Amino acid sequence: MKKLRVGEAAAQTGWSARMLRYLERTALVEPCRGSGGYRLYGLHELNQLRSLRELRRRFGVELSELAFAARLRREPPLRAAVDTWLAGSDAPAARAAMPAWVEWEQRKHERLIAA
Amino acid sequence: MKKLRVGEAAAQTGWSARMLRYLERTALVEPCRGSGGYRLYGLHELNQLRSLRELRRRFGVELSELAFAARLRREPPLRAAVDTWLAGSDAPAARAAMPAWVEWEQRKHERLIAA
DNA sequence: CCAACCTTACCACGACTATGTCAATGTTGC
DNA sequence: GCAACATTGACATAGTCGTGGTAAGGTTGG
Repeated sequence: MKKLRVGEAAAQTGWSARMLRYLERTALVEPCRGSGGYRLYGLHELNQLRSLRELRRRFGVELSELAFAARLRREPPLRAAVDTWLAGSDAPAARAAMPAWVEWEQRKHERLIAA
Repeated sequence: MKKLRVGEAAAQTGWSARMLRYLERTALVEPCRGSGGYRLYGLHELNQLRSLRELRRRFGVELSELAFAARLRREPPLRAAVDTWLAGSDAPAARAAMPAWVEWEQRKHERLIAA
C-alpha cells in the first residue's frame, strides 16, 4: 500500500494540489506526513477525497457545511443543542432539559474565543 | 395569545426587524402572515428567536450552519450520505450500501439545479 | 385621513469560502 | 548534484453570509 504525495493524490482524485492543502486546513481530510514534511495520502484518504467530490456533486454540499457536520459529531453538547432547537422549541419538556450541558459547553466556547 | 408584528417581535427578542426578515428567507423562523401581508410572530416563533440567539452566543454557530442542520433533517438521503462520509469511508460495508438512495436523490438534486 | 407601522426591492460593506497563482525555500531519487 | 517534486506564505478574485440602510408604496387604528 504505497502512499502518494500531494501531486499524485490530486491527479488520482480530481482535486488540485492546492485544494488538498486547503482540505487539510479545514480538517476535512488530514494526511499524515513523511520525515521530510511531505503529505502522504493512503487509501483511506484517497477514498475520502473521492467520496467527498461525489457528495458535493450530488447534493451541492459546501465544504463548510461538511465541516459543521463533523463538528456536530465531535461536540455532543452542540449536537444536543441544535437538535433541541430544530425539534421546534414547542416541546416544553425539552427546554427544561437544557441547563445541564449548557454551562459545560459555555466554558469550552469561551476558551476557544480567548485563543 | 396576541401575535406580534415584526417591529415588536424584534424588540422582544433582541434581533433587528431586518434580521427577522432575513431569517424568514433562510427558512429558519417562518412567521405566518395577516390579511394585510404583515408578518405575525406567535409564542412559538418568539421562543425560536430567543433560543436561536442563545445558540449563536454560546456555540458560535452560523445561521447557514443551522440551516444546513435543518436540511439534513429534511433530506434523509443527504443525512445518510453525510453520516456515511463522516464515518470514515474506512468501513467497507457501508460503502456497498450506498447505491440505493444515491440515484433517487441524484434526480432530486438535478431538479433543484434545473430550477 | 393621517401617523405609524409594515411590505418588497434595491445598494453597500466587511468577513469569509473556495479557488488560483507566484515566490522563496526544502526534500527526494537517480 | 540536479531535476522534479514538495513546503509555507502571500496576494488575487468571484461568490456568499450577515447586516445595515434607503426608497416607493401598502395597511392599520384612532
